[in-house]
Amino acid sequence: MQNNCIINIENSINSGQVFLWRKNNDIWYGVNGQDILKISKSGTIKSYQNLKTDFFRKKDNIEKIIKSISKDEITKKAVKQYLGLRILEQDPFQCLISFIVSSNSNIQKIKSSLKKISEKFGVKVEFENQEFFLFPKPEKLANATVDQIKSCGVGYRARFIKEAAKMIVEEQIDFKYLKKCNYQEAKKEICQIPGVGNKVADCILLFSLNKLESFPLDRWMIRILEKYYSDKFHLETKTITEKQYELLHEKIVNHFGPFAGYAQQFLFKMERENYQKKWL
DNA sequence: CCAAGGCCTGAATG
DNA sequence: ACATTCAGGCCTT
Repeated sequence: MQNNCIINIENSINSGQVFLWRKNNDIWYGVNGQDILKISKSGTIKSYQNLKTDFFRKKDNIEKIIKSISKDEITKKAVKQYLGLRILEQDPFQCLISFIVSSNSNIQKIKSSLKKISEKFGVKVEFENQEFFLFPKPEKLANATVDQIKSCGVGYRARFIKEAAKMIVEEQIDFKYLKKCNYQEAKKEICQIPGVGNKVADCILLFSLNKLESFPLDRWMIRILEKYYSDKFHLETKTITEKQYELLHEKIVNHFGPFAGYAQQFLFKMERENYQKKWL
């Protein structure tokens, strides 16, 4: 079909969505929950568990989405520059833990912590003649001690990780349900998890729970809004309170529409590349 | 409802 | 060297 349909694997993986990925001889390998994915150069996915996954969300009508989010010159530019960037659909539990770990941190450290968590609590498997560690099951992290989790370099987030895992085990949080219900409801639910605030919640919703109107507002996105959108969404204060986050998100969805999360990803990617920030 | 301060850690900056 | 700052925030006061 059109250029729009071609998926750019590199841009998609290197956009701050996933952390446990590595490239070997032009082939990407990554941990996705209890599965390992191999993405060949052509974009073919091979799964360790032989599962069918729509990791690159081919179900999305990307042309329609791009049309829908292209509401201003900046977004049009970002979309054009990083055509092929996709929102990835990840394993929800791994995504939850990943973004709890991400708070007040940076990509390199998040990756290092998650790697240690997988190596310490996950099952070692061999796939394509390489060694991998699956992401730990919720039970494993729920039953670990806080100190054991701390040894992975996550600091004060260790107790959040344990509590979060416990809530999954005890089924206080049900990902299957959250995938089905609407954005507001799902967000309300996962914000009950310790270590999950507005930003982390929006990442989990966008990257693993199929909520494309999520628009994670981290420091970078705030900076981007101040830089390019000061007329549209002018920010009063430096610190974004819960109420302000909510109001801002409303304005953002008003502007970008129901696929605002895609706009966020393009803008984030563009600005981080502009500042030559490192990815994985 | 808002503002301020604390929190693990490691790389970057002074 | 060593101290301080800062990074994809969240929670408590």
